[in-house]
Amino acid sequence: MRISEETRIKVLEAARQLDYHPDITARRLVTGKTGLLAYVERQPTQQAFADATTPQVLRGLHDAAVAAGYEVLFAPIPIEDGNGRVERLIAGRHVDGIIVSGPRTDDDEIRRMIEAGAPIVLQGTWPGLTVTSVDIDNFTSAKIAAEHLVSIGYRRIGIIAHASMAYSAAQARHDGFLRGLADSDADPSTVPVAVAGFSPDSGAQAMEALLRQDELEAVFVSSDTVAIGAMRAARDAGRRIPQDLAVVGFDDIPIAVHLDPALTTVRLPAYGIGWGAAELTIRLVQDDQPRKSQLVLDTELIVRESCGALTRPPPD
Amino acid sequence: MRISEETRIKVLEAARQLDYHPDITARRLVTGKTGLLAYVERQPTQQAFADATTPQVLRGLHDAAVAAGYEVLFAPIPIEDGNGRVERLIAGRHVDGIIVSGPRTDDDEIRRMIEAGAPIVLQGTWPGLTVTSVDIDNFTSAKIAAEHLVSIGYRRIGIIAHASMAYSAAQARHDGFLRGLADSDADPSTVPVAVAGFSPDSGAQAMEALLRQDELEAVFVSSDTVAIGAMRAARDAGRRIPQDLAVVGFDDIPIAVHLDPALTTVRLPAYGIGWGAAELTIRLVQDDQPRKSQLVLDTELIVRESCGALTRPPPD
DNA sequence: TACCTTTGCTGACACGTGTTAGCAAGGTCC
DNA sequence: GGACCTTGCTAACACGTGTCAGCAAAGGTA
Repeated sequence: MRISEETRIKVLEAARQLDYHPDITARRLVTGKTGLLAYVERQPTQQAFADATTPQVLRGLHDAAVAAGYEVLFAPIPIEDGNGRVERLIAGRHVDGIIVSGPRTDDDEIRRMIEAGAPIVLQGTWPGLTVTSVDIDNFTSAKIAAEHLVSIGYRRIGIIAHASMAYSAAQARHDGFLRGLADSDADPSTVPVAVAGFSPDSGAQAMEALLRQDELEAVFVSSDTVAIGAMRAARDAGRRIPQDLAVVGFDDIPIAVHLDPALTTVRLPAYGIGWGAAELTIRLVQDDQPRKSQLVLDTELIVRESCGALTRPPPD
Repeated sequence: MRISEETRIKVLEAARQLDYHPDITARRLVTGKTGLLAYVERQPTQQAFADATTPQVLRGLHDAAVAAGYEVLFAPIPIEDGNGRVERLIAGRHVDGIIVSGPRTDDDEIRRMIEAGAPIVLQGTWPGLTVTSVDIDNFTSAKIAAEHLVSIGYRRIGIIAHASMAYSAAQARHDGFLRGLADSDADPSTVPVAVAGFSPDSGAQAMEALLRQDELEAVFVSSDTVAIGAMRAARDAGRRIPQDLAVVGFDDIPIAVHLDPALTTVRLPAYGIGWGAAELTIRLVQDDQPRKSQLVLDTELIVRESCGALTRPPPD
């Protein structure tokens, strides 16, 4: 469209005098685009409280969305509340695309939408389903954590899974850790495993169960939040960390560095996961021929005090 | 409107067959209501990361909004990024109302909007400005914390303010705590005060400064997040908590109970603050004659291990 | 001068819904 | 039987924008 400079200035001046602001709703109606992305949490509210990485994910998501001219709808919709609320977000044109946090393989609503080709990006993985997703390599990250503990010299090592193996991340971290041990001289089949349920309290119970059962030197807890409870239980049982029991966590939540002892853990790039999820979603929405793609972000082992690597003499 | 039962069923059946879903955008255009509330964070992103209560506030906000038929837009818009982005949320009809978290008295954009009568609810307080808001009684809550420490028997007590006194909550907690001491035989004018800046690291520095300066028995830290760093610094200085130094925090963030020692603190009803903020905003939006109201929620002193009340013998 | 192109602006239309006036059919009352 | 009401449905309009055809004026070419 061609507009003379003179007219352009006159129009802008008039707009200012009349305090004119374009109505986003009318614009949406005619363009057919909302410019909105929904961040959908499928966990129960109580469980979402325990997830200390969500704020960073959400901000990464928001910043990437804003950079591309989008806004973010915050939509924690637990599976139980379901009744098609997620489907209605798309069908009713509330948003252009959806990011799903904490997907579960028994989530029929999300599965239906993915199979119908809805613009959905998963934060996580859905084994057996082709879908656009953002995730880390849980298997390899946990494997590296295992190798670290082995390299320090520990042999009697246990695992506290932060959640049921129905959660693909819990399964992958468990499997990866075992693989890391297998490459050493440890026997994976004898590694004691306790399963927790996202919360610190569940971590404490899992640790109690492990300590009752075995004489361990080190424990891998596949979530920092769960590890906090586990460490507490270990101390209550009279174990000093890391002298009597080494602990390695996963996620690197903001306070991990401030715990006593500071927690050795695998850093999850939460902000980057959010940013990547937004970018993939926007690409999915804007491309004429969207291809399903998987983004895998790097993790990093953050060695602090709880694993004992800084204080324990190297193995003989 | 009167519709016969027969027609109603036929229409619903046809809607199902055609997979009809009402278009929310068209509905918004004609009604002039968006059914959206914006949660606006004014803190810098980095600082927002340190705030462990936001997730609960956000979920309380969301749940109340959904209960009233609204949705929530997540809009962290730091003051620096400003340039009218918040004003445009209302002027461009993105949302019906706004909840502002972390308001600052030097925030000209928000001040303009409030004075213009925009539908804004503050999470917090703005001294000297009549505005609808949700908050706790920071003064009285801190006063109760002081009285608790005094009742245990401590006399040499310091304060770590979690933020600059430019933040009204930091000022109120400081003042309230001093008042609580004044009612005892302590001399408020000699109470050492260090000022931190939201983060655990700033709390550690503040604690180091206090310990260098005085022989203290107890410290009140006006935020749990800051207290985590402060406790770490105290331990690094060789002080056992609570035997050598008692600590009381503020907020009761989710992990406060899992710290070692478990943190005695003032419980901030984060979920309720979010819920109340949404309700006030919706009332502001829907009422023809909206009156500015202030909602003040109750706090509760949660006594755990870090104050020593459970282990220290009562004062003689 | 006749014709074509370029520039710059105007007006009509469409998006999908909520609202409301209007209308036909049937019933009631005196 | 006529006036009036009730019931149940239909059709027109408005919300505020983006798009695009159309048109007038100016400029260029033969």
